[in-house]
Amino acid sequence: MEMDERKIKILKAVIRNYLETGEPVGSRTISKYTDLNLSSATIRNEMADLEEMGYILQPHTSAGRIPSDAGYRFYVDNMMREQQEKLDKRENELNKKEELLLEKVDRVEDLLKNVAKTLAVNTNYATMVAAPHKNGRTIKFIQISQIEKGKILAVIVLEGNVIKNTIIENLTDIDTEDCLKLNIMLNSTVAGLALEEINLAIISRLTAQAGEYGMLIRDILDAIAAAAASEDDIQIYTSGATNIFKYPELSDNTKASKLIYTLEEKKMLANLVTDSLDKDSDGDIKVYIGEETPVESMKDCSVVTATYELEDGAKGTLGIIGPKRMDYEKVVETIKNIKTQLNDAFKH
Amino acid sequence: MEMDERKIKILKAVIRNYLETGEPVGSRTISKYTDLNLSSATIRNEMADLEEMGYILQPHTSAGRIPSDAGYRFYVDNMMREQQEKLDKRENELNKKEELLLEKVDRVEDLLKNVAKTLAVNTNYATMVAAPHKNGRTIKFIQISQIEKGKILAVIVLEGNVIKNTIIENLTDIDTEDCLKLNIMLNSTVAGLALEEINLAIISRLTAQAGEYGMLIRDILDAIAAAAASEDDIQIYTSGATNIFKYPELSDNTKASKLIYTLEEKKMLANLVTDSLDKDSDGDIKVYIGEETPVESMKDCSVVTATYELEDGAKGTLGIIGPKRMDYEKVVETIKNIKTQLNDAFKH
DNA sequence: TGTTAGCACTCAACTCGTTAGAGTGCTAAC
DNA sequence: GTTAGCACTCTAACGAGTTGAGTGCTAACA
Repeated sequence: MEMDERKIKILKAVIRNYLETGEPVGSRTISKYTDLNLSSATIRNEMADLEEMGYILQPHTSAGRIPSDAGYRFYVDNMMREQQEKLDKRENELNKKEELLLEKVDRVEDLLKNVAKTLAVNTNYATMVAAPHKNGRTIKFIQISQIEKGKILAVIVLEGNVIKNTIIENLTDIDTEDCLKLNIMLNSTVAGLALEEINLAIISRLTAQAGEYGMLIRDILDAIAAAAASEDDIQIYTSGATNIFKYPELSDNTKASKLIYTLEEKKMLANLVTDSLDKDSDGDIKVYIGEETPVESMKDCSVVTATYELEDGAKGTLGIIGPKRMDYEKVVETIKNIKTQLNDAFKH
Repeated sequence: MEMDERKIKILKAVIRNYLETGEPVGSRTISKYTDLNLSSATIRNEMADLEEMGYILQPHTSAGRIPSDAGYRFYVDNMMREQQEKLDKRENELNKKEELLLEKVDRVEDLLKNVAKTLAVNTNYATMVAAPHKNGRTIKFIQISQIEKGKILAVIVLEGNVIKNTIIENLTDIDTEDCLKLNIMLNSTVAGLALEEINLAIISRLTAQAGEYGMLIRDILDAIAAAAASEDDIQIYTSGATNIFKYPELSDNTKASKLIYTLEEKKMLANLVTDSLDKDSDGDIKVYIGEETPVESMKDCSVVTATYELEDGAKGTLGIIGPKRMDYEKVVETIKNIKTQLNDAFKH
């Protein structure tokens, strides 16, 4: 069967209406509230076709129709294309900048928490923001200093000004001058290298050079390795989990609990992040509908994600999680907006 | 009316039974399953008395009885006293150490997350752990160093080895020697002071001493102030929020959503933390039942908290949040256990 | 050939009355 | 003081009946 103009109009009308009301929508409603001027009977015939084609379905025989995943997919694709066309047409004509929603904050961590919250408040859905992440960051600067007898502070600054620090317990004492020498030695050898590039050869050379401080150097390198590890697991901030309860179709006990559990267990969100980082090569916004999401517990939801990028190339993901019956247009708009703001914020 | 031995036995039986089944318990059940050898009619009379005294209540006329907040209170106080007596009797006789449940971890932050999780898994309730917090921490060590042109890294180590760091944008360049001098100057002036003790007099003296680097010193002091601020809001880790759904009396939509919201908005838990830090002067475990909790959204729950203490005197709180119908004995036992482990962990 | 009116049919949701069962309070007897 | 017995109350579960929204199909219409 073919999809003609009229069918598209009816499908859109069904989806729009369902998004608004959340109730299955019947043929009479469509006949009354569209400019098609067709009777309910004709609409019924068309709807039977649309159902056969898999775009809509009936919860039960004598109910109206609701969109299927495929129906939403069609709607979203259509909508995105139209939006793109609209954008192309007026180019940068007015590109109305919405006022900056994000408070100014100093620390990246706080900024991202803020983004998660702002998104949650604005969209009324659950949100997640993954911190920027980059493989193979290089070491920019290392500094060790003795803060008291037996305790040495090691500070490691990675590319992109990511700071890591540890306190190392050290049995032997170290005087200020030696400390200075060690610092110079460490920096001249390790600075500029990626964490992965520190191999055995480098380690043994450093240890040898350090003489009596060989053990200490080992400890420091261990600390660097630990920094690498803690850099590896992606930090994720979530917000608005309780928004889930606003949507009856998600708020029955088992579904809600699974969803909230996923939001709590941030490791599980990694799927979502990596998935959209992979596919999102064109930097666009991705919409996952129902079964399309890579996370099991979100099969009854839709997920909209976008990636943002730092100057240094590190990429992060942000996204919202809501019911399939979601105001896609508004969400995509909002996410696009926040994404822009975030890119700007990192560019100062 | 007086509370005699028999009434106490019946009250305990009602509560025990209700904790197990979650159903209102009737007179016949009590008559069958206690060693009192009384008929249901007698039990009924006693239960009528207990109801009049406010320890139990009926959801509706023809149902069994459930414990009231006062009933739980009586039960818990009684239980705690008995436990204490038992403990006193056998002194340290066997003091069976349960195996260490906590994985060894390096960073305090991870340790506390771990505690929250372990508690949640072990008790099947929602849990929270507040990071140790101490007012008036003194500064132990400050170090600034230039990591690249125009960017200066400031590291501040507070008492208890709490490390803070910031990157300061600095327009004027600074050579290594001057940097050293500034460090010495800063440390000799500020080290040993509490954050609050840095007053205008000290600031202006430092600024004057620093000469051309006066502005930089100001920036560094600002960074210290920021560190103080970020130290001020208590870090709280939560876990097991979804456990709430396991208890039907809490899992209706509005209640669950409020509770989860509170667990998400960690600031609201501050009440709970400060409250138990205040009252918990004897270092014991506190049980809040229903209306007793200082947090609005937990009026339908019970909360059990304990404080732990670091060597340096900083105190933190841990607690579990569950239904009033909670296995108090097991929970108190578990919390006591974790508390001991935590105290030990910080003592190495 | 596409569109429409009409009609029989289906199904969920609601209402209402009935019943069963658990539990109580009260009274009178032990 | 304790107990058996009985009338009473209230919820939960069940089932029948009703309503209303919506459908599919057919036949007539433009």
